[in-house]
Formats: sequence, C-alpha cells, structure tokens
Amino acid sequence: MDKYLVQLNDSQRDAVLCIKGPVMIIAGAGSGKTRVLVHRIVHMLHHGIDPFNILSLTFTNKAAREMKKRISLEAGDESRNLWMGTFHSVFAKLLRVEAPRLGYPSSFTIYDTDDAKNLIKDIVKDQGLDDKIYKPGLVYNRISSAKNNLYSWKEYQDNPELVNDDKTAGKPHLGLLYEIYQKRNFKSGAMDFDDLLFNTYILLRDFPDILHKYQNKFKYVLVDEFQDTNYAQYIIVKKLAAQHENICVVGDDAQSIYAFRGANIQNILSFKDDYPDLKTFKLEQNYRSTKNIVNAANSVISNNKHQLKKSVWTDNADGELIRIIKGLSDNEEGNMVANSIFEEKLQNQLHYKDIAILYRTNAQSRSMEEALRRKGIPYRIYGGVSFYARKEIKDLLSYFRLTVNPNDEEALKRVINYPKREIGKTTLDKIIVAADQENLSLWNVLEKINSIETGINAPTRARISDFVIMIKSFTAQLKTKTAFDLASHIAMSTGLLKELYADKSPEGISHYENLQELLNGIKEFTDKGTTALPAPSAELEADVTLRTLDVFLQDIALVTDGETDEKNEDTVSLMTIHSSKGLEFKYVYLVGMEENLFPSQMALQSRVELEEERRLFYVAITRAEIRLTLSYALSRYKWGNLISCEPSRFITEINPDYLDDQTAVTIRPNSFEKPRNWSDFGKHNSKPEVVVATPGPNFKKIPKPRFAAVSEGAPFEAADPNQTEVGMDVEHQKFGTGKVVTIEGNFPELKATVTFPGIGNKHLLLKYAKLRIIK
DNA sequence: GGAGGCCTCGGAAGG
DNA sequence: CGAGGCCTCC
Repeated sequence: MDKYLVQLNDSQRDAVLCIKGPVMIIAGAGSGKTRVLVHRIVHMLHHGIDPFNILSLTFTNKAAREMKKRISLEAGDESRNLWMGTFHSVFAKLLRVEAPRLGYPSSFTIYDTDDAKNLIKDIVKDQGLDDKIYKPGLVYNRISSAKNNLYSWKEYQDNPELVNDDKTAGKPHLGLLYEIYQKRNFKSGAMDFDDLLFNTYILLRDFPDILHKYQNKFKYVLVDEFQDTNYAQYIIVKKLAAQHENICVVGDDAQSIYAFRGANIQNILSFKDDYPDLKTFKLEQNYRSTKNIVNAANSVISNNKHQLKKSVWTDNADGELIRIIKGLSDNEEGNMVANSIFEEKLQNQLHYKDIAILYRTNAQSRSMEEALRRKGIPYRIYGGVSFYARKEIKDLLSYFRLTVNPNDEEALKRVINYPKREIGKTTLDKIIVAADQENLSLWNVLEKINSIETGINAPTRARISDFVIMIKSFTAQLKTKTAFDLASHIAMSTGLLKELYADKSPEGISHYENLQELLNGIKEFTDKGTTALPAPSAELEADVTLRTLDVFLQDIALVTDGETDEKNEDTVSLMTIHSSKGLEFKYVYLVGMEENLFPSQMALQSRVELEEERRLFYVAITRAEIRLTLSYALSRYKWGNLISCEPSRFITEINPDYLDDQTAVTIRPNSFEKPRNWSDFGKHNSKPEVVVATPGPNFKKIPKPRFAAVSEGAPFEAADPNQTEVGMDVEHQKFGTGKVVTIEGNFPELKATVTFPGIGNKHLLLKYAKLRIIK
C-alpha cells in the first residue's frame, strides 16, 4: 500500500481511493476532511492523472493555500499545475481568457462590494429615487441574489413573481436598477464578485466550444465546503463535470451556516437526486475533541429535522464536562471569562493561543476585550477591515486600476480630484450626464472633452486634458516597467505620496505607512513573483519575465483576508462563531449564550432559520478540543439600553449528562462587581476616570467643548487675511494659540497651515477661520 | 473644501 | 451607545 494511505482510517481511505464517478464525502466536524481531500489529490497524481486535468474549488484563499501547501509536500512540484483556488479566483482566470466573447476586455476590473455599492448609490441618485427606500446595501443584496440564482436583469424584469415581490415591498424599481447597474458596469469594463460566477455560467451556457474546452480540461472536479455553495456555483460545477462526471463534493450539512449569503443547503441534501450513481462516504470518526464535547454536539444537532444521517464518534478520552458560567452583567461575564482563562492557563500550562473566545455578534467583543485588558491577558480580534479596503490603499490602487482599465468608473471617480486638481463635483456631474447621453464611459468623455458638449469651462477642460495625458502616460509604461517601478512612479507623480507625507497627524502618519507597506508588497511581488493567489495553469500563466502592475492588480483583486496570519504570537483569539469555522482550539469559551442573542431574535421567525442557528451552535461546540465553557449574562446593554436576558434555549438542548451544572457557582470574579444597572455610574465603568466623567445610563450628555475654552469676553476680531504671514503666532477661537507654518493660495482663497500645540496641524481657509495675530 | 453637529440605524461574511 | 452619512457653517 502506498505510504500515504497508511495514515488513513478505513472510511477515509475508501473516500480517497474512489476517484471515478460522482462521489459525495460527508465529513463530520474534526474528521480529517482536509486530509482526505489532500490525499485524494495526491493519490490521483500518483496514478498518472495529469494535474492540468484536476480542478479543486474552495471558498477561501486560506483553504486553497493550505491545501496546495500540503499537496506539494506530498506530491512535489507537479502539484503547482493543479487548478486549485477559490470559485472566484478560478473563474476570474477563466474570464481573463474568455470574457472578450461577452464583450468585456480581458483587463476587466473586479469591483469589490464598496465599489459596487458606491455605484448603486450614484445610480439611485441619478434616477431621482429615494435612497432611504433604495438603500445601496439592500439593492446590492437583491442584485447579488438575483445573479446567484442566475437571473439576468432581463429575466428578473420578466419574472412576475420577482417583480411582484418588489412591488409589494414598495420597491418597484429594483429591476430597473439592476439593468442600469449591469450596463454601467459593462461600460466600465467591470465585474462584481457575482458577475465572476454569472458570466462564467453564461459562457458555458451559450458557447459550446468554451463548454467543451473546459469540460475536457477539468476531467476531475472537487468541491470543498459543498454545503456553502449557492445555486450558480452548483450549476457551473455541474456543467463542467457533465462530460466525465468525475465530481467529488465534500462537506457537512451540519455545518451549513451561510444561507444568509445565498448558500443553498439543498445542494448537498439533494445531491443524490442529481447523481443516481453517487457513491457516498461518511467520515464519522472525530479526532479533535473529547467524548463529552462530541456527544454534547451530537445531542444538540439531533434537534434539527433536515439532515443527512450520520453519527460522529470519537476514540478520545471522556474529558471534562461542559462548564457554564453565569454573570450578572455582560461586564461581569467578561471578568469571569478572563479570570477563568487566567486560572486555566496557570493550572494546565496552556499557551494563550490555545484559547478562543467565540461570540455570535461582533459587538460582544467589547466587554471581553475590556476584561482581558484589565487582567493583562494578550488577545487578538479576528475580522475587521482588510488592508486593501482602506481608503488610502484604495486611492492608490484606483490609479493603478485606471492605468490598466481607464474605463473603470469607480476608480476614476475616486481619484479624478484626489489629490486636488480642481475638477470638482459639478464638473463630474456634467461628465456623468454627458456619458449617459452619448452612451460612453466617463473616460471616453474625458478623452473627448473638447469635442463633446458638456458645458464645462475651458480652464477646467484644460485640467481634465492634463489628467487624461497623465493617465495615458501611465498606461504607456504598463508593459515596459516593472510593477514596482510604475507603482512608485504613479504614487509620486500624482502627488498622492506627498499629500499623505505632509499630514503629520497620527492618522496621517499611519496612512502614509500603509502606502509604504503597499509599495513594499509590490516590490516583493516584482522581485519574487509572490502571489496571494494559487498559481494558475500554464496556459493562463502570466508573463514571468516582467512582473507588471496589471498582473499585480489581478492577483490582489480577490484577496480579502485582512491580516496575514501570525500564528506565532501567543494571544487569546476573539472571533465570531462564523469566522471560527474550520479552526480548532484546546479551550473554547462560547459567550453570550442568551435568548435573542444566540439564537438571534431575527432567527426566531422560522424553523429553517432556527435550524441554521442551531448548526451555528454545533459549529461553535465542535471547535473545542479539550474543554468547552459556555457563558451568559443576566443583563446586558443593547444600543444604549439595559435589557435583561434569559439563558439560551440551546443550553437546555445539550444532554445534561455532558454538562457540569455545578460550575455556575464555582467561578467567581476576584472582586464582586455590581451589574451596571445597579451602579451609580456609567456603562463602561471599569476605569475610574470614566466613572467620574460619565453619569448614569439615562443621563443626557451635556455637550462639552472639545478643547479648553480660550479668551472669553470681548468679541473675537479676526486679522486681515493678507496680513497673516508664515512664522506668526496666531490665536484661533477654538484651537487656541498656534504658529503659522505655511500660507498657500491667493486672496481671497488664502489657506494657512497652523500648528496648535497639543492639537496638531490645522488647515484653515483664512476668509472663514478667524485668526488673531499675536506677534 | 472640511470639521463638527445632527440624525439614523443597528446580523453573521467570503470573494 | 457608537459608527457612519449628511448638512451646515466657517
């Protein structure tokens, strides 16, 4: 037997060996799912299957990276030719080749959710619709789910049910907004995340040659986390696999927790209906957790009606019973959890990184953070704004995007007047109107600014021409310069770097550092060809002789994970249950086990939603290897109001045999802290100075000056702006005294930069800001 | 053009 | 309560 097969149990081995025909692997939590996927691919490679013929799809870049790494350890260099990546990255690569068939440039831009929502906002405004009714997020979600269910805007508008739903909801123009949104995107040469799937589907549906090409390429198709697939993903996979039917899906219906973003659990529940010859393998032995934890999880999930039959078991020790902590307030809950972590770490010689605190909503992190900080316990919160979503990063990237695809409307709007070049909102509005009338992209209008009637005056037109010439000069260097050389050139010649360098406020400094970090990243990419995405197939391999900026952009367009995982640091992990999926920790604290919080009150309407909450609970329980602690509070603040809480029904769904109900009284905080509603002071009352500053919960805040009041009394007489000079000491009504650092512009637009001690630099327009000259 | 006041609204989240 | 969007006033 091959040595890689020896490390597998019987059912794992069966699942690995059966590489022909449709296969479904139901993988219980902690049952070695990734190991099976990895070995299955290694096995295929060892048996002469060409890596070019294997397509392996995941949901996250992280999962793809992890798998690729493990496969290359076992199978060596060959594995780099696998098509392995996220649905979006793989189909984006395909579209780079095939999208011209649909009329898109192969250099199409990928809009992230922010770009998409900004565009929708503009469209809603253009249409004269109320943005309170047509909220960008809502419109985006509606369009997104239409695409995920493979409705084009036309099909959407022709579907009586959808149209009627929208009418009933008082939003009859959603179909129209969908149409305009798609057309604007098309003109901009842009696709959003959902278009990457939708357009792939269209290509496979309408172009038989393309369908056959990829059916023959992908003789073996594997899908990870199959329970998370939406309709579009499922149909694409099915089409691709239709020729050879070597399709292997891996998943766990019990861990389906993404219905709210379009995942269709039916895909896994009824997979057998689509493939009568389906071979199903069940991985039921759990290697992760103690018996008590596994059994507790099983007792919980058995409350769900709709699920595939399986029984997860483990050979591991019984372990500790599941413990429950009760706090009077959310603050006390935090303290008790922090104390417990402190004690457990000492007693069991744990590392902080062995411990996680999981919660249902991000807002719950606050009381935990405060408690951990008080105890001096290092922690790290997962989730948050990704590096590439930061404003300063997106600004510079927008210049890059324009360089590659000048039709990119969202990028253009971001930077046409940043840094300032006196092309303001009025001008932009005129450009948008003209583009609409002439059916051109915004960029096309800019290019022809002197031959199209826009009503823009000559000086502004001249500035626009300068901008166009600048962007064109960047584009001209795209293929002759390395990504780093061009990126630095752009950062400097646009004045963006200088602009941020000039800002010496703490935020400004951090913005500048972030830009430097981006440029460092591009340098690394240029030198080493490091890409965040898995390597594409040889056919799609980019030109490796020169790493250019367009390739860099393509590489990062689909990278959304915020931070680089620094597994080395020893910190307690705080995250939502959703983001804990796929992870494991020796000790897990699941906090906020209260009705209306978990399960969320929004899920109490229907059985289907409650079952998803229960699966979420199942996911949370099964993250724990050694010890699971549940906690709840009897009261907590919600949006400024104190509410009282009841323990979650989910606690009672755990078979009491696995519960240590004594623990509710054994863990006490070091010093008894009054719950906040009893206290004579404010909510976040841990720090004495806040205690003094903040009165009780129902206290109405008295507006207090942000800065110490200066010079009361006589009416404040401002000096003549023309007399203000660099180096002068001046007094400002609000900021106090400061020194004039620079003066720019001509009267009456004189602008001064003044340094106020303890406050920092302020840019003041002298015709507005009243400055009194001191000396 | 930008900072600060005022109002609104609130789930989870990958690409 | 707090973050984010919009409007106003400087």
